[in-house]
Amino acid sequence: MSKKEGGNEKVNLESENVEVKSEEVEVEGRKIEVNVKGEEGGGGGGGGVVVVMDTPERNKSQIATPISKFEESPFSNFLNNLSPIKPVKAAHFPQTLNTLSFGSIPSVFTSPHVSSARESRFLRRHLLSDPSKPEFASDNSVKVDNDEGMSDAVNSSNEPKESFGSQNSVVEASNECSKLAVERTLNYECNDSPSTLPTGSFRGKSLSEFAGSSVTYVPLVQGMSGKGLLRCEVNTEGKNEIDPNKEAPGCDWENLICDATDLLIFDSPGDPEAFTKAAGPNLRHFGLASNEMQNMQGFGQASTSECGGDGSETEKPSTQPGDETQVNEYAENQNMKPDSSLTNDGMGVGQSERTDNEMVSTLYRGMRRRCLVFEMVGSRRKHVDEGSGSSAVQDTDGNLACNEKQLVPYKTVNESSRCILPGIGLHLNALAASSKDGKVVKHETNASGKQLLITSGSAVSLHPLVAGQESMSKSLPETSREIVPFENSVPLMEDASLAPGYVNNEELSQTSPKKKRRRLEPGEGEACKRCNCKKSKCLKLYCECFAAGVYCVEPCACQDCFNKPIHEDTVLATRKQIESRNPLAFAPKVIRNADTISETGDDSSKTPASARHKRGCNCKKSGCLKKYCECYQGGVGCSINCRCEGCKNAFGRKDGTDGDAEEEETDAYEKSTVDKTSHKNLLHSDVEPNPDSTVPATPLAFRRPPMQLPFSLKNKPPRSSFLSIGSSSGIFAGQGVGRSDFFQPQPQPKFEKPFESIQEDEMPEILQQGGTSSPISGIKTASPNRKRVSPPHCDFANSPGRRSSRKLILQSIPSFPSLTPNP
DNA sequence: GAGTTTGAAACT
DNA sequence: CAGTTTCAAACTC
Repeated sequence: MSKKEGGNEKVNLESENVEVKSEEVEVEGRKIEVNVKGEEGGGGGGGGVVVVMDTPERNKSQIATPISKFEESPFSNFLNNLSPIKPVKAAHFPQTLNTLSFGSIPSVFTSPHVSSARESRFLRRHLLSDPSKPEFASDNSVKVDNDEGMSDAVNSSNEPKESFGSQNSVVEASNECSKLAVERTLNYECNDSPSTLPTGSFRGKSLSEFAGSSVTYVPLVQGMSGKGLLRCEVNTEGKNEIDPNKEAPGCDWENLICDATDLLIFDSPGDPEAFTKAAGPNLRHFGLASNEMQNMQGFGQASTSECGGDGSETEKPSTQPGDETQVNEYAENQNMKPDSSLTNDGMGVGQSERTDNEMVSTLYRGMRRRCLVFEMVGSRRKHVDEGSGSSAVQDTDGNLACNEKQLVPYKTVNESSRCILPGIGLHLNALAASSKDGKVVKHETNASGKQLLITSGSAVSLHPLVAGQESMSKSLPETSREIVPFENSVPLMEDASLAPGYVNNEELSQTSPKKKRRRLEPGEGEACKRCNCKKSKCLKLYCECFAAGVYCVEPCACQDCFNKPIHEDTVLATRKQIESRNPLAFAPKVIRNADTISETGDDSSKTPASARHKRGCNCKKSGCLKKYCECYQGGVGCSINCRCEGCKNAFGRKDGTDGDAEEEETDAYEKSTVDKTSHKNLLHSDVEPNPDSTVPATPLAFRRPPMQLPFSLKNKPPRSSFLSIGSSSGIFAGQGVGRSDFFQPQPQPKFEKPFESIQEDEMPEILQQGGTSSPISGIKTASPNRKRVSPPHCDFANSPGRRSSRKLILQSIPSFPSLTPNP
């Protein structure tokens, strides 16, 4: 790590790539000016920029040489001499790392959105970088390349874009970064169509994306020739991303954000590889860090997956079946990368490309939704840092994902993250679940379940802003929607969040996005909200997607839908109209008392009443015991505002007997469960899970917990457990408000897989309670450990926010370790 | 999967 | 603001 920080930069230059890079480099000034054909520079040690010249194959073998050697190597020295700038980069490295982890944050604060994005970037970087500290060095190199490659990638054909896309944008492009990012997304879409690049090339790109640096590693390690080229490209991309981060301080945060997202994605991928190879043992640390980062950012997912992929490359042989999630991802990644590396070009490429494409599309979609969310983004940067950071990452991830399409494995992760990301705001919701994503997630979730959780969280916050581009909306929407489901119809709002649910949602997602979103994501994809509008054109609040501020996605069965990026103008106009009539129309319907609940940790103890539906319900026949009731759906008790008749809301009756229903439910539940203590735990767990996942940052979670129990226990034991847990984490994040928690129940089923990864912590409780539900089982399968983790929930109750972060960390940690060991 | 129920959203 | 209609989700079978 330190070495990386040192600012070593690796430059992978392909004849073609090099040219471009060289240009880019010049632009930046910092970046390396190296045009070497056939020569590879590896390395990099702590401060020096490493220039990797990839000549096709042979270089790879050379590249394989450890970075440190590289630095020391005469060649590296020569390179260093060539570019005085290098030193700066070296400095950047450290900075980037630091900035990523911390330094950048301040700037982020400057502009809410940006800040969020920045944070996410940071997180991402950390995650990415952390996972493979060695990668940092590589990252640095990557950054350099990226800087150069950035422009190139943008301008260049799709290939570069994909791989580079994410990274490049991050890199330096600084001002251009944002644009690039957008272009990337677009490009990705294009890229999605595999046609543009050969599968192999794609993979290579994807690989490069994975880990920028890692990519370099791969070539070196494996010494692949043909693949090496691709990887080189990838590396360049990765470098770009990294650079951006470093540069971020200098560049506008926004740009940085875009870049960061990309970088993060790439970094993560790269990290793993670099990490595995270079750091080996250290990897875990990074991995942990990366995991955390991912959790924070959501972006991490992509990174993790990528990392996994990298690791796979290094480990190709499937060294680590043990790491379930990562391993699977790796496998996928490997498929992708392998081409570059050696093994299964055909397999990997074909699938990887497809998946990548899907991923990308989903990512884009997420972006779009995010765009919608933008408004919200800023709000919770702070929270995000831990949890939100991940969320932000997710957003970026989404971007990254786009870039990383190639990285199929990432996709799943990314997707999940995306979903989570979407959670950020209403838009986020949209992001959350794209059918595609959901699919991907399913596949990958198993392997990367942990990662997914993390990533999801991270991704949420930032991406929307950065990616935000609507162009991507179509692809994104699907993904985002998956996420949305979590949101369900009723987003919970935090008191803190002011008006628009968007903000709240985003904040929430950011703060605790990881859990919620991820949960959501998984389920979401499938369970996520999908509207079925036939007459409203999805331009009225009848439409859940529209109401959530998200674009309709593929999963939607709506007819004559205008809630699509294509009709953005119409959507916005309609929104304005609706808002003109009711400024809070898009605000979270459920408000949780942030003050009371937020961090008191009372969740379990506090009455659900703490959270209330803004407008109150008007139920007459449902007794507020069905989802018809928005209060119930939102997992909140009825309040004075409600005009309901015969209110039996388990979460709290409007008459003030909030606890009644809950108590009853709890009682029944307790009865069912012999042990009271266990019961409490369950309650806490139930409650906690949601809070953690969904509300870690937001208070809502706390309140919901009580709510959730009812759901899980009485209403929908199986679902409830899942829903509460999964949905809470995922959904909340996505929608921002606590709603997700409650809602989740419904969506949960869908999220099962996703949840598994994400909900681990929460799952346990659920499992205990309703445990039997299929979702749970799925979770178990996904990560048995997670259940174990759940116990912590009790603690979590005290500090929901912490839990979420903790949980994520724990999860993330395990995965990484596995990876490192194998290598 | 089709049909019914329900209550929010939209309209008057 | 109240009443009615429209709408789509939630629910049931």
